[in-house]
Amino acid sequence: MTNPAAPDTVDEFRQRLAALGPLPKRLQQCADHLAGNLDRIAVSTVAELAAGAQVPPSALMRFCQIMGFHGFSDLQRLFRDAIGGGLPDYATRLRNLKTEGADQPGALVAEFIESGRQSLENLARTLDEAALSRAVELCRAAGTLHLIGLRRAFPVASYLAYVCEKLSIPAMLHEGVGGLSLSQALRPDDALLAISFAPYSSETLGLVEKASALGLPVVALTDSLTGPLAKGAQVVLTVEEVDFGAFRALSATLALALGFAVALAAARAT
Amino acid sequence: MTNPAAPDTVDEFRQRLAALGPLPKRLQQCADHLAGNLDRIAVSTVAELAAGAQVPPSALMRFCQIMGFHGFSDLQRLFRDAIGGGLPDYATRLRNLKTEGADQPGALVAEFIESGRQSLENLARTLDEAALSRAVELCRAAGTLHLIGLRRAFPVASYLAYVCEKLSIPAMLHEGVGGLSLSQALRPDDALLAISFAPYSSETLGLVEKASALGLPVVALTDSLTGPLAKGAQVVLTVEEVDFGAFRALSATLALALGFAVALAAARAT
DNA sequence: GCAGAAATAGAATAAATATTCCATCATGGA
DNA sequence: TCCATGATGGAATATTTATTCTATTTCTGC
Repeated sequence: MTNPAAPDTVDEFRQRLAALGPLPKRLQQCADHLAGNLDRIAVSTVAELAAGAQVPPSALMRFCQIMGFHGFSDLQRLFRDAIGGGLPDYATRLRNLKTEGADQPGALVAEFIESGRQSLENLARTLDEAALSRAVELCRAAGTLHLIGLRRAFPVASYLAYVCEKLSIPAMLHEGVGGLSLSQALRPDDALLAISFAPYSSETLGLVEKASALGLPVVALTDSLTGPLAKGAQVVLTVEEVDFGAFRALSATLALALGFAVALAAARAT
Repeated sequence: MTNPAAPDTVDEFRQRLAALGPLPKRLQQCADHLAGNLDRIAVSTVAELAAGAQVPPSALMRFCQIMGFHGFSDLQRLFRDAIGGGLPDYATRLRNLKTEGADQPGALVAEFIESGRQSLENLARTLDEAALSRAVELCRAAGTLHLIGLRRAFPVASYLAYVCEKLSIPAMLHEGVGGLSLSQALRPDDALLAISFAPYSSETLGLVEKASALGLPVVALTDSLTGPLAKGAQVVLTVEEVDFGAFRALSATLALALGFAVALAAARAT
């Protein structure tokens, strides 16, 4: 056979789809429609999908074979096996909450739930494991881990301080009580974890600069690889939160921060 | 026919399942297995589900009919239509992250992502809208909204303070800087939002008691309807976070708190 | 425009899956 | 103990669904 073996994960299938060369008209329609309806493949019949792509069923069959599958059933098995989470009753309940009155408190909570979930899924997709490992490595030997995060990043920083305490990681939270900057507390063998999102707070940027000048390892937890916080940092961890209204639920940022802290504790223990 | 009409949402199906009277053995097995595998109904065949429930296919068919459906296909349509979000590639990626080494930082983040997501789904399922509305109503007329949450609840309280500021809700965060209690700041027309989880911090309980004695409205955000925090509160909002290791991602708590704050701002604006 | 190759549609067939039916087995009340 | 009622399992059937095949059409290079 001239075709490469069939993909055996959904991810691989997606990539293969994207990397597909130019195709005859009908097969292209198949590719486009499948790519746009990945979540329905598991629960549709050949006839339904073919109708959606506006091709006859036989065209879809040919497409499956071109992709390396034996037939449609073969492809479908991939997607059926991948269905696990996302319990449908949760989706239903969420829809109910949302639609029963846009200004009801329940509807607002539903929106934040949804944006939190999307943020978490984004993080799962885009997490840069290499950067995370480097960040842990970098802070592993630090005497004290300095934490800074102000305004909306403050909850994250303060939770990290709590977690570090529990994990016996020497940490210091720069919270700016009384306007004190405490930047003198940075010692030569320390490290800094700075958390900030656009618009970046000047105090945070200032502390990063200072730590950088002293040659300390700096890890940034921020929303952009190119933002000002990324400049002074050795390692940048990015996380993209989905907003609802003017606010974000911080779910993904907290998950990443927690994972970092626990990994750091594990690294220090060995 | 003696059966009530078939459920036409997944939620309704769940409720009907739970409310089912005593059943003959095989039918009970069907009910149990379906209840425990809701997420596989959409992608399984009669034979597969029957095997899982350890009954012959015909027993499952009878069960479908007892539930008011014409047949299994009828029931399955319900679940197939309900599948939407939860793109499978997210699930795949998450699985990859988790399995590639339990002590890798990426795997830890994946665990926190997963527990965050479960917490959010729990919240969607169990949110008590009536209580939430009462909470908003209760705090609507308050002069100042007092916020307290210490230790691991502190990030939530501090984020609420930030959000209230942005929403022009007069709020005061009791953070205990310098060991001051500030309980004298409670004025007759104020309200208190207290956040605490087991083991409850005594400072929080103390402030609740004081506010209660003064006759102020008290809203509790906690993990149990029967815990000590629920005692002194007029309204109790419960949220159950899924732990990973000793820590929780706070996703659900934050989503609920944010929803409350925005709803409160909306109520005050009218 | 013509031969050859590739692509296509739709009907024919094969496979899988759901559904019904009935003979058998259990259960509870006279 | 026997009958009546209801439950059960499995084989037979009906239906849906996937897959293949082939005649026809559409491209491509010459």
